[in-house]
Amino acid sequence: MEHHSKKKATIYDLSVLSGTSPSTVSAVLNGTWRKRRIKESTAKLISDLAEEHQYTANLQARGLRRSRSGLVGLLLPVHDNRYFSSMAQTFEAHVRSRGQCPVVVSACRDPEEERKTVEALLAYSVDELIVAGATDPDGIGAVCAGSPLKIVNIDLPGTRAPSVISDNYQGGRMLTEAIIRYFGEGNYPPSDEIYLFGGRDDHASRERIRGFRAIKRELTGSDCDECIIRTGYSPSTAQVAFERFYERAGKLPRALFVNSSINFEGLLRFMAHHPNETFQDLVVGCYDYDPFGSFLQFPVIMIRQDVDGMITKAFEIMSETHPSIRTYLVQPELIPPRTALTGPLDAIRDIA
Amino acid sequence: MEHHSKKKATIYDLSVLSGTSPSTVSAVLNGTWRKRRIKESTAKLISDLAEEHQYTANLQARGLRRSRSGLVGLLLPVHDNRYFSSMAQTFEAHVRSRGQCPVVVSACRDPEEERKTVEALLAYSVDELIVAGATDPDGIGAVCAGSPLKIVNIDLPGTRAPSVISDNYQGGRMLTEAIIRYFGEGNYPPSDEIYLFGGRDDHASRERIRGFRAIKRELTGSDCDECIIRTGYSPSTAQVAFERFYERAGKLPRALFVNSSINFEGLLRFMAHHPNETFQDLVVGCYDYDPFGSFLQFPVIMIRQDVDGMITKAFEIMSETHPSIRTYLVQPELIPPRTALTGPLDAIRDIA
DNA sequence: CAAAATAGCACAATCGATGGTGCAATAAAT
DNA sequence: ATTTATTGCACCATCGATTGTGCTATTTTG
Repeated sequence: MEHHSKKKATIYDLSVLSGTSPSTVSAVLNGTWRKRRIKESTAKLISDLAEEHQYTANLQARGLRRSRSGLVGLLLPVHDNRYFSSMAQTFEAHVRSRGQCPVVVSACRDPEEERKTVEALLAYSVDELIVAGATDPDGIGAVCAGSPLKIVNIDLPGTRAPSVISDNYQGGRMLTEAIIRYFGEGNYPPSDEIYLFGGRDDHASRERIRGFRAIKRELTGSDCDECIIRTGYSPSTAQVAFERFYERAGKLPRALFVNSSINFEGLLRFMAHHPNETFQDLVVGCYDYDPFGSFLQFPVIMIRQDVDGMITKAFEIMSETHPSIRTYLVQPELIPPRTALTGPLDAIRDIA
Repeated sequence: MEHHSKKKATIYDLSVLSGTSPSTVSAVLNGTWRKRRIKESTAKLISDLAEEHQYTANLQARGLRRSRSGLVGLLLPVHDNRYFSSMAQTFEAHVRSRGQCPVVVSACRDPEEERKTVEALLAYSVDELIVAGATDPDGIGAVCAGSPLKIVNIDLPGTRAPSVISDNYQGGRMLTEAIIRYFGEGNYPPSDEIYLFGGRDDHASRERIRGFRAIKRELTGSDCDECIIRTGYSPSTAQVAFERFYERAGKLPRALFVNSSINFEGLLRFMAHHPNETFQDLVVGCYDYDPFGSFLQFPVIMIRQDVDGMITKAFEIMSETHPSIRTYLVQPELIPPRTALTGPLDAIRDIA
């Protein structure tokens, strides 16, 4: 049954083999043959031949003709953390369930790289694109102006495409409140022992910080500018910030809001260089959920953003014909210490 | 300077605008113009026009003509764990540095899905493909027979394409030895307290188990079949296995070799349901490195596979004209407890 | 100054699939 | 037995870029 034609079969090959025209073959193989009134027997003949010769359509040719590709893209800042990798996992499941082909690319949080990458995706006629955590969503939007590409921003909002983001203000409040209350009624640490590390000047960080400050003032009666230490989204800069604080203060703040699991890795690096006692009285909140991060020696409260909810919403929006350009908020979830949640991996059946 | 032509400009548009032929425009814009003896001034004229009209080549058309796409693919089993996500991160950096476009796709450890996905990639004329941890590498190889696609297997070996994998036997030995020695000379746990959980019947697991058994016998003088509990690569099945063991034995084995970070998540789930004392005397080794996993309350020794080394080797092989079909071993690294390593993310410059 | 060489570019076929249009053969209607 | 409808399919332009070939000026050589 297996033919070993060296080259891939085309509709022209099959047209010769079947004694029909290429257009007939094409119609049969892409499912439009009823509309074209092709005889059932002809269709069968052709699709049998196709199977026998292991025909698969050249998707570049199809894409060129149709000026679409069947590809759905996800643009990530980075792969290597659980928030974004679970996003990729969830994204793929959604796209596959719609019978399309997912591709995931990252752009290193570099606005220039982001634009170039989207240009490339555009050049491949990617049909739909989810842009996650882009540094410059509107720059990307500009690149796509006038193209039929459907875009939705996720995680960080833009003004040129619909956006789906976490309610970072609420999340920031929830997490901060949980950290403070963890010390117990009457034992709340003073305002200047409650710090926020990490993040940069993006929408998400700003909102989280706003929530942090608001609830902090409500619960402790005061707030301070010095308690916010932006470090960017990088383990190494966060580590430096922790070291520097430790040198100055001789200890860590008792209540620590870490603005992302990436920054949390900076805390890990700090931990590697300091004895256990350093973390005795510490309560940490991390804005991002990582299952392993949830089980450290000190209590770690985490925020899990509703990745599935956001992706679902994003696809909903993309299926609209004229999506309105607005920002949708999705509620994140507070995760108590020592919690191992199920994730997108659990949807995958595994055989031993 | 910005023109807002609704549709994307093509070489034909530019050919009209410049008063030259499409082939000249094409040559200028893809860099072959010197070879074609195009006047410098003509080239400048055209590339200025191209810039002005924001021309970008239609890569599907180019791909169709050249029967290659400029895409380099990475096929993963799953996104959502640090081993594979760091692989994606490293992969992208490599591909970008070669001026190509990386795409990452996962196939859920499903042989059928793997084959379908590769077929799709093939249909898009992906130029090169790294297949990581495929359940059925040879099935994939079969799909690509007779195609010009260059494939290299990573993580799990196949017989139809060159493979680059970790030295899992050595890794298994190293990790097991480190676990046992962690208890201190003279305090080694008995053979039946040294267990291996996780993995399935794949090459990697087999080799690790072989290493585990060999060194166990060397150090403790004996070995046992019951001490190997395969669970597949899934958190939930691993959790069940731990629970079951715990019910039977009333405790966990003191020395625990966990065969992947995915299975380690099963241990986390177990931990969530059991008090701290349960893990008092425990030493865990995990075959995979996760920075957060390295800082749990009990000692966790990890193996970090040399992802960068493997990817580098893979690209080296792909650049050969006639790569020999053999398997290359890359040495993994033993990571002591409480270690926060730098990773691919550190290569990314970040601005606060 | 004629012949040969070179520069500079245009032409046209091609990659593989799609879809509008049109034409012949058969079936249905009158 | 015509006319009209319908079936079943072939033809051909098209998507946008690439590339082998060839033609005409211009320049160089003898």
